[in-house]
Amino acid sequence: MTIPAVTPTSPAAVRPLRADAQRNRDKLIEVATTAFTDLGVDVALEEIARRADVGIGTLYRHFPTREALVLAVYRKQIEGLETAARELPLTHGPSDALRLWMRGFVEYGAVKRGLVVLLKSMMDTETNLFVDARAILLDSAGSLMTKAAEAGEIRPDFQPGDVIRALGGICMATDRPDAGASAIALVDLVFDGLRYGAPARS
Amino acid sequence: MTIPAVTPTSPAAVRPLRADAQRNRDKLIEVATTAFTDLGVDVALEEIARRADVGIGTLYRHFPTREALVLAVYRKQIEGLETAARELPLTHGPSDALRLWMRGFVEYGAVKRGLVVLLKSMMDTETNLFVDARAILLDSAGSLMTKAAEAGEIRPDFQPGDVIRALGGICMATDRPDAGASAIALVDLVFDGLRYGAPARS
DNA sequence: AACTATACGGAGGGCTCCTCCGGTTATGCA
DNA sequence: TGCATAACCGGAGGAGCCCTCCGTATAGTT
Repeated sequence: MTIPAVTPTSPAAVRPLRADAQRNRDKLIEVATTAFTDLGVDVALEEIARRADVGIGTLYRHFPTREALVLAVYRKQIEGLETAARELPLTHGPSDALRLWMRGFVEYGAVKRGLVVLLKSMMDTETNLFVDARAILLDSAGSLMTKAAEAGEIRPDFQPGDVIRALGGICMATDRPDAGASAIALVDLVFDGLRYGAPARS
Repeated sequence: MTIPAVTPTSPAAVRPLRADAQRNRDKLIEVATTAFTDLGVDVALEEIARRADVGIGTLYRHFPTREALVLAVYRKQIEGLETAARELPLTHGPSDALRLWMRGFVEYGAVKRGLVVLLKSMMDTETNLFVDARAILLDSAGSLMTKAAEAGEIRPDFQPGDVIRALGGICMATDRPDAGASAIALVDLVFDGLRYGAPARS
């Protein structure tokens, strides 16, 4: 009782997960992503397991709680946005790259919203995930905006934070599943503002 | 099939609800109010029925859906705030009246938050309830603020909309059930800002 | 090929949702 | 006051979801 047992996490650090386990895990995240955006974060977890051709037990082993699953999906999407910010400029002009990235941002809105709702009750656990996420998003948006601004394609007096905030707002405001088109329109609106807006004045 | 039956709502307009029915309805709303704030909007409806000493069937007859119940509670609370805005100035000085009213506002935050979550999916039904609610709240806050300002107890350059927004923000930010004290502290903070803030400058 | 740590699947208990209908009560009328 | 009946009550019950537990199957190792 006096000496707490040493956590046995040292030996093999973290064993690399068996092949089938990894496969199932990936499939679950993939299926969950579309399920969350299509059906909302309230989908029955059994439905997700069913769609992934996996037993419910498997789902619960990988993600002991619904939050764990949502969190995993969220992480994946942040990663996706990060790599998109790196790769889009390779195949598109600076402003197109930015526009496409912004659209990608709102596409994961449903998950983000769901998370916010879920986190009303956990609030202080995993909170640094959000700090990290914000930093990543700011960097991503920043690099794209710098490129586009240097090319003279957008105005230079806007901060990444402004864009992120605007996109976040669109995500929050665009709630009904059928409002995807409206979200895209809003993104383009913001983008055009970025592009043609007057340089000075509020 | 061609001629739709006339909706028989005309004769007695809307019969005034039998005595016991009215009683149960009131009790349900009352119990639901505390249950929502104490246990969250996810409480089992059967729990609410139990606490109200009422069969589950009765609950469902009065409120066919969870939203209906939440909505009813919300309405009741808006009404309460409205009458409070009328009556508090009769027994308190202008600024005390305002402060008390502001505290009352955040107390129904839990329900409001729950509503927002629920309404993510209904969004356009009952939407004018919110418009009305906002108008009522603005009026209520406005009348109190005018009084307090005329008495020289608070600065006059603040709009009711600002206060409502601030209070709403406190509601949203104060989520965990144990954070009630912190919410009150925040309200007082806002109030003091209202009271002693410098008149000009951002 | 044999062995074992890992992972899989799904049955099952518990809980909540919501409906449905036989029994009960309040209210209007004689 | 007493009766008829419309209005209301209550809770049993089917269905779905959550989550756990454990016997079975499989990947990786020697």
